[in-house]
Amino acid sequence: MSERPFPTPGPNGVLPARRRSELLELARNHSQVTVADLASKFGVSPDTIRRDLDVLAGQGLLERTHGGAVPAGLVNQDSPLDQRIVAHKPAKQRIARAAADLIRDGETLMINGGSTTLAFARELAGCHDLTIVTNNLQVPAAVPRGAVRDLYVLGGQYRFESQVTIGAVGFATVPSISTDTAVIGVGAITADGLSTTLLIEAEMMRAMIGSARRTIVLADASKFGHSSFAEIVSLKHVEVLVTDEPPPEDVGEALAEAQVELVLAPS
Amino acid sequence: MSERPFPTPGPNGVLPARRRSELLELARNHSQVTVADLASKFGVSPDTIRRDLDVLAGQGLLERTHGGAVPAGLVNQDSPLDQRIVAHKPAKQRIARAAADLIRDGETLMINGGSTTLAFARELAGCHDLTIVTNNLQVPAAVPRGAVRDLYVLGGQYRFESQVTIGAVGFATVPSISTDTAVIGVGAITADGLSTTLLIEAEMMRAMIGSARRTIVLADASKFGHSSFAEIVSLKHVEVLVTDEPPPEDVGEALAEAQVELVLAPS
DNA sequence: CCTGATTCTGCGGTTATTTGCAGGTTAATG
DNA sequence: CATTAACCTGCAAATAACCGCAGAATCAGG
Repeated sequence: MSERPFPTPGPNGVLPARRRSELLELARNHSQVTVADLASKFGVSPDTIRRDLDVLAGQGLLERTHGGAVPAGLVNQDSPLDQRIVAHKPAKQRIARAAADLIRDGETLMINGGSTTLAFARELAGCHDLTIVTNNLQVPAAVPRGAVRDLYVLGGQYRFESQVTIGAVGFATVPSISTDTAVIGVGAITADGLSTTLLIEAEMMRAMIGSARRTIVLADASKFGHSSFAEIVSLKHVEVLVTDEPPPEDVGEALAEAQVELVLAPS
Repeated sequence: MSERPFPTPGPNGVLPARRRSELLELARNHSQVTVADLASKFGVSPDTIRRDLDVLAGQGLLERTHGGAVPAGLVNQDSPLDQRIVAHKPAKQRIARAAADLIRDGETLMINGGSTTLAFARELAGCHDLTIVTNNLQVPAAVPRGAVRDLYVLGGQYRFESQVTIGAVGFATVPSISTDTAVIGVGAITADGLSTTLLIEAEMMRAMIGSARRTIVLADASKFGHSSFAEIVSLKHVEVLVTDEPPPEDVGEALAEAQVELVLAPS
C-alpha cells in the first residue's frame, strides 16, 4: 500500500511505447526474454508484459513463446531462403502437391518467389506443355524438364535474401503478359487480405495477380493471423487458397465471404 | 526439497524456443547430437529433449535417429552444368581466379553463361561495389554477397541445358546498358575468332561485347582449335584472353595481331 | 474548467502448455 | 538370445496464458 495501493494504469514513469522499445532491444541482445523477468524489471504486471509481447509479435518483431519471447530471426521469420526451404518442409510439400493437382496441361503459369512456390515447381512433374513465367531464380532449375514447353524469367534487380528479381524490367513485362494462373506464395494472411514484408515484392505480386485469370495462393498454417507490413491485395482477388490446416475462424469467414475456394492438402 | 522435489514445468531460465534453436545449431555444427548429451547440457530431462527433437523433425529441420538426431539432409541436384563444373574444375578455377584479379572495385560487369564464368563469379570475393548484369541464372547465387552493390538479371526465355536466359527482353535491355567489362565464356577459339554452338547465344554474346568497353574472354585450353557453328566476333573485339595453357601457334599469332592481352593463369 | 471517451493497467478465475515421472514396449548390441 | 538403453503413452503438478472486468490516467471538445 505504501507505493501502489491500486492498479496504477498510467505509465510508471516509462511510456508504453518506450517500454516496448527497450523490451525489444533486450530480447535481441539476450536472444530471449521471459515474462517474469520483464515484469519485475519494469515493475509492471506480467499481463502488461504479455500484451506488449503480443503487440511486438503482431508486428513481426518478436516470436511469442510460452513464458516469454525470442527475436523474430531466431526461429525462422526472415531467415535466408536456404533455411526457409527446410522449415516446415513436409507441410510445404503437401501444399505444393495439392496445388500442382489444380494445374491442367497446357496452362500458362505465373510463379512468384518463396520456398513454397519453389516446392510447387518441383511437383509439376505430372503436367505437360506448361508455359511458365517467374521471377524466382530457383524455379527454372527446379521445374521438371518434361513438364514445360516454354519458361520465361523476368529480369530485374536481384534480391539476395529471397533469390528473386524485382524491378522495372519485370514490371514492364508483366502487364503485357496474360496468363491462366498466378501461383503466389505470401508471407501472411488475415481476414483483411494478403501481405508480405517488402513493399516492392507486394507490388510485384499485385502485378502478377492482376495479369492472371486465376490466382492460387499457397500458404502453410503458420501464415494465418499475423499481418505483415506491405499489403498485397484483399481476399476477393484470390480464387483458390491451398493450405495444410483449417484457418482460424475469422480468416475462414472472410475467405467464405470472398468466395475463395479453400483446398486442404491431404496428409 | 533439495532443489526440485517435483517436476518444475516452467522454464528453467531458458525458453523452449531458444533451447530448440540452440539445439538445432548444435546439431548442424556437430553433424549429430545425442539425447543424453543435450539433456545434461540444458539441464532438462531426456524426455524433454526427445520432444524437442520431434518438433524439429516435424518441421524437417532434423532427422531423428535412435539416441539422438542428425541435421536434415541437404538438397543436392545434379544438373548438366554442375557436372561440367567438376569436369575441369582445377583449370576453370585457376582461370576464374586470374580473371577476377583483373577486376577493380566499383566496376560494372556483364557476365554471360557457362561454367567458367560461373567459377569466375565465385572468385569475386576480393572485390567491392561491383555492379553485375548477367543472363546466367547460377551467377546471382554464386557471387559473394559482399562484393556487389547491385546485381541485375536479364529476363527472357530459359534454356535448360545452359541455365541462362535468352530472348527479346534481354536483347532489348543490353544495348541500353553500358558496362566497363564483359566477361565471356566461349565454346571455341580459332585464329578467325570466337564461336559457340548456338546461334542465339552467339547473338547474345555479341550484344554483351558491344555494350562493354573491355571484353575479357575466359577459355581453357580445350577450347583452342575447334570452331563451332555460330561465329560470335573476331579476335579484334577482345581485349583480354584468360586461359590455362599457351594456345597453338596459329591462334597465338592471331591473338598477337589483334593485340589481345594473353593472361595465363598460374598453377 | 469540466465531462465523456479512450487507453492503459492490474486482478480473479478458467484454460492451455510445458515438464518430469512411472511403466510397458521397442530397438540396438554382444 | 539376452540385456541394456531408448522410446512412447498416460499422468500429475506447476506455471503461463487467456478472458472479462473495473479503476485510473490521458485526451477531446464544448
